[in-house]
Amino acid sequence: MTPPKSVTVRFPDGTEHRFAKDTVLSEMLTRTKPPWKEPPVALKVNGTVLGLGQPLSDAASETDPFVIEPVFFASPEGQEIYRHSSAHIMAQAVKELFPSVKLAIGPPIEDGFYYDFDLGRPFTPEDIEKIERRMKEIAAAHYVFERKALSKQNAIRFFEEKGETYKVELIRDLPEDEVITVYEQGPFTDLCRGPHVLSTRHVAAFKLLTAAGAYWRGDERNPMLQRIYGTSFPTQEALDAHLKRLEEIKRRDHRRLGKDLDLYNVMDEIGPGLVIWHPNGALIRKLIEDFWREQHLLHGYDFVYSPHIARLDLWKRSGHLDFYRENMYTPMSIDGIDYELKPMNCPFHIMVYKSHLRSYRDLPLRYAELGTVYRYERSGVLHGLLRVRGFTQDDAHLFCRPDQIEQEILKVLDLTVFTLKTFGFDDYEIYVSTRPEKSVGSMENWEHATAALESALKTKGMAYRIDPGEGVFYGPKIDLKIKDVLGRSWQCTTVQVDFNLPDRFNLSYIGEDGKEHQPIMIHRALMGSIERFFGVLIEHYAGAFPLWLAPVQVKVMPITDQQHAYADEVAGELTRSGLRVETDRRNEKIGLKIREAEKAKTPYMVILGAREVQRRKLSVRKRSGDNVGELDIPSFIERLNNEVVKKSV
RNA sequence: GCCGGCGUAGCUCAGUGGUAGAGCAGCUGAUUCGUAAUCAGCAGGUCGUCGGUUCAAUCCCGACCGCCGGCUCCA
Repeated sequence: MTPPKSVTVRFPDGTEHRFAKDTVLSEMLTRTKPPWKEPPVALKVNGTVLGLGQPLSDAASETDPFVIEPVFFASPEGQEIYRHSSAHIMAQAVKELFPSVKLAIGPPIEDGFYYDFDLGRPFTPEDIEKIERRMKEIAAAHYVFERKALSKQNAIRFFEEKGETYKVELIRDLPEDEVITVYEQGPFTDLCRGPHVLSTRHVAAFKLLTAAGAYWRGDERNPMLQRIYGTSFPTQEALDAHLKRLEEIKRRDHRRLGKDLDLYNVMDEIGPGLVIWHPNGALIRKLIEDFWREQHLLHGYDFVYSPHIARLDLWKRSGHLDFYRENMYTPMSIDGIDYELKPMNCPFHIMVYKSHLRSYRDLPLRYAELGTVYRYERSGVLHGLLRVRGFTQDDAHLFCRPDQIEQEILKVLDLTVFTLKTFGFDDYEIYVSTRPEKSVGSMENWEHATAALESALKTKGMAYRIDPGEGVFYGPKIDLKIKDVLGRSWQCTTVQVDFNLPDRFNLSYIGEDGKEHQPIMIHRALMGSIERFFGVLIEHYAGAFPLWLAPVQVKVMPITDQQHAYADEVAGELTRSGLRVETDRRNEKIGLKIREAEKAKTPYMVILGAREVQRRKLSVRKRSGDNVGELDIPSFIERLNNEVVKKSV
């Protein structure tokens, strides 16, 4: 046997060492002691991420010297490995406690991991506790994650013998010549590509969070498995910080804040997914809508209004009945004719277009409407304001000539960025969805329109990702997603080119050449749905709406009833200057009044005692707790009006 | 829609096979007070709905409705 070749290894600090190629990475680290503040989760060897239990020779490529980079927990790769190992520990615990369980998959996810099990019954909260306790024992047992390679045949046989039918199904889907790897940790073996941490003891702090049903491979025709979610961190402190963040997320939940701040309600008596806006929420909505209208007038839109129902024939012609049926409600019969609740506004806007003969000189036409639509959503997906059955789109339809597409998209992007920025959203993801398999419209049209979308984004310097084949059947689109505090992405803005409706409704304009041409139609919504946008806004601001949106902007608080006359005078002046003011005339201590104004997240509190009356001043306190100090009435009004005009976030 | 958990006063929640409690909010009274809770009293509930078991159900069982966490889909 020839002795294993040795290689030169270079660390990030430039130091080089020689090692036999079969040296295991952990041993290499013990011998070289690199000056890292924390131990790495894994190492990158010539760019390949390897577990510390693997030898240098597992690197996918060889360079001279071998280049080593540490993979720390802080990196996405490090977290993936760490959480993946955590999932394996959970699987071992479950397998030991419930030997009949079948294992499905257990990947790391953002902020944690899960594992799907087929147990034949759900896990109870007590089960979860037991599993977590067992996991602690497994971690303490210091089982080493050992990597083994098997041929596909052997791997199938191995898991068949164990009765792990899901694993067998997974392996069968792998390519024929693929080398299958499994990881052994003590008595437990799992199919896994790896890599893993060195041993179970390296997973220091973890917590199981929830159990939920999940279909095998996410397909509802498949069996329902039991999923357990958990998370893990290298230290207890980091785990605690994460759990604290989860609490914070709960605190910002728009459903809780919606109730606390009396913004809106969804009531059993009215129906699921149907929102009533209470005065506070309605006022904020009105302000948002005012802003929207003002901006649309400035940007060359025309406003239109349309009814909530229309003849079924209209929806047949638009194609919604064919392509959108599962989201539409049952038609109602009126005087023997079927009518349908609208799931979209577009057919109405098209009818406005069709009400006249159009010249190329008329284009582009931009019809905008805050149009309320109704869509059937399965009961399980309804979620506060973020997913409802009746909602108002800030909808608009642009009709333009093919050569105007790009210019129109540019204008839409400008308005979008301005709108989102006004509400403090600077962070979003942009997707361009291209032609799906099943589509209408010529290839040429698709290419032209897709190029126009991309070119507009490039002109604006907006980074985007391509979602290949994810376009709607009728045209390419740009979607813009904002992230809420939970890290969930919500699609708000959407800009969609439509080759279908102009065709179905036989839209035309008379061109320069005196002949009929078909206009391009673009659907667009900036906030998407007012309900959803409002929900995201509540969480985004944690209920503390900026001054221009706050339902009550100033709370005037006399300390005793000796100051009531002055308080009324102050409140009157503020109100006349256009501010939304309330006076707390209750016979309560100032501490309580402040506490309640804080809870209501009122931006400014004006405190009036004998001192202020005497000096004709205001003591101003912000909801942040900042004491602004004494101001006279005109300078306070000026200060607030400035803030309102600027729409400061 | 599917899997699981939950549904008790306006809100947050406790509780029991013998028809229910707390805190906050509300009402009444006292207190006139300086930057996140003054004190006392009163009132408030067909225990989600319907059915079953039982001498007796808010509690046990079933169905339905809704909410919450997921699966899938979208604004």
